[in-house]
Formats: sequence, structure tokens, C-alpha cells
Amino acid sequence: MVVARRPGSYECGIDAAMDVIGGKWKVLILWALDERARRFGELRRLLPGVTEKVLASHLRELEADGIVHREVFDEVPPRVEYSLTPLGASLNGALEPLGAWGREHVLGAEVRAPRR
Amino acid sequence: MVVARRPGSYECGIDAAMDVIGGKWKVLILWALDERARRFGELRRLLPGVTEKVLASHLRELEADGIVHREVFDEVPPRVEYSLTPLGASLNGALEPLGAWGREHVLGAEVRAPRR
DNA sequence: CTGCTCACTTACCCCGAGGTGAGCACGCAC
DNA sequence: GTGCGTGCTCACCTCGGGGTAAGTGAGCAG
Repeated sequence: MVVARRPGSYECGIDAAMDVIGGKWKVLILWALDERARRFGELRRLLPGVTEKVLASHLRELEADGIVHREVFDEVPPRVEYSLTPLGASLNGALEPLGAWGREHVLGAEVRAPRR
Repeated sequence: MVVARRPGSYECGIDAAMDVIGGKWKVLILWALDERARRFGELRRLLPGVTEKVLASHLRELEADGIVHREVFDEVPPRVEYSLTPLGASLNGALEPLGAWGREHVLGAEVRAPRR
């Protein structure tokens, strides 16, 4: 359960955490895994626009960081399930206030006064 | 106080918020402004490695998103002060749990077992 | 035989966030 | 005159995160 991508180069805890969730789809992956474990193809369908290559690489990074657990079932056709580790669940909990802020101030404002 | 960079394209509040703080130095800027208002050069000194161009563009984006307030004093040499708006302060509050998570699980792990 | 599912890998390409370095306008000190 | 400090802007370039498309391998349906 060790996490550190740029050891020694962090100014504070927030940018250290930002490094872990910095991929384009990572928070969406965490959000999708929060409810229950998901299969690879299931995640792909839940994140419209993500490519298989990027999804696989993001999942491998999250696994290396101890955020998600990968379980392979030796069947045909192959089945792989991804789930949150306790560390991943705690990360998701720490993201919850940020999600609430975004829902309130970004999504809310968007409805009232869209830009661009 | 309106914030929305990619209207209509958010899956949930978290990636909406990620869009606001997605710049390389933005959370560090917020962190530096949390204590008190700062001048441009002061911020540059507080964020070792940031260039003037990027710092200026990040500050303008945060200003457009209603996160920071920019106040120009008509003096010579020029003086400009940046401070958090109430919206920015609430964003910083929402980031606090994430910062705590990073301090505990990334920085802590780094000390015990550095990688790479 | 062909085609399909599933979970990937591999090779290649592209574009934009961010870095580099210069310039600018003002007044003061020297 | 020269230099300095401040808070920027502008033109240019780099580099890597992410997108595109194809391939793989085992087994089953038809």
C-alpha cells in the first residue's frame, strides 16, 4: 500500500494527491468503482470516450499506487474485476467534499449561466 | 461567481472541480493564498519552478472562475495583490480532506518506503 | 471455416499545456 | 546615461499524455 510517484518533490499533501488522481479519467474510474467492483468492459461502457489503451494504463497505475485491486478469473472468455482497496475507499472519501463543491458551484452555475 | 469551463460535459461534480484546479500549479496557488493575500512576485517565489507566463495565465483563469480576486494598486513600481474570494475559500475547504489524505498516505509512505 | 467475446498490447501520431527567453513601461538610485 | 524592480505580454518550441487502429489467443456458435 505504498504510493509515491515523484518522491521528494511535493510541496504539500494536496499536490501529492493530485499526482495520484491526475490522469484524465482517474476520478471517473474511482467514482465508478465506489458503488461496486466492475469488469474492464463495464468500466469502458461507463466512461464514454475512454479508449482501451488509456483505461488499461490508468488502471495499472491505480493498481501500482494501491488504490484499486485487480482480480483475474481464469475463465474463457477471460474475466477481470477491479475494486477499490481500503486505501482507494479512503481516497474516495477524501474526494467527496470536492465532488460536493463541484456539484454545487460548477454544475449549479452551469445551469443558471452557461458560458462559451 | 460563475464557473464552467466545459459546459454540459461533466459526468459528476468531481471532474467538474478537477477542471477548475487542473492546472499544474493551481492547488499550490490556492494553498499559498489560503494564509493571506499575496503579490505576484511573492507567489513566484513561493512556487519554485513556476514561470511568470504560466503563473500569470493560471491566475487569470482562477480569476475568471471566481476563485481569486485581483487588486491593482496604481503605484510605481506596480503592485498587484491576489486573494481568495469566498468561493475560493470554500474550494480550499473542500480540498482540505484531500490534502490530509495526501499528507498521510503519500508523504507518509514516501518517508517509510521511497520508490523509483 | 468464419465470426464473435473479452481483456488487453503494440506501434504510431497529434496537439496543447507548459517551458524559454526576450521585451516593455514606469520611476528611482547612482 | 545605466541599471534595477515590478508585473506582466509575446513568439517560439518541446514533450508526453492521450487518441487511433490493428493484433492476440482461447473457446464457443453457426
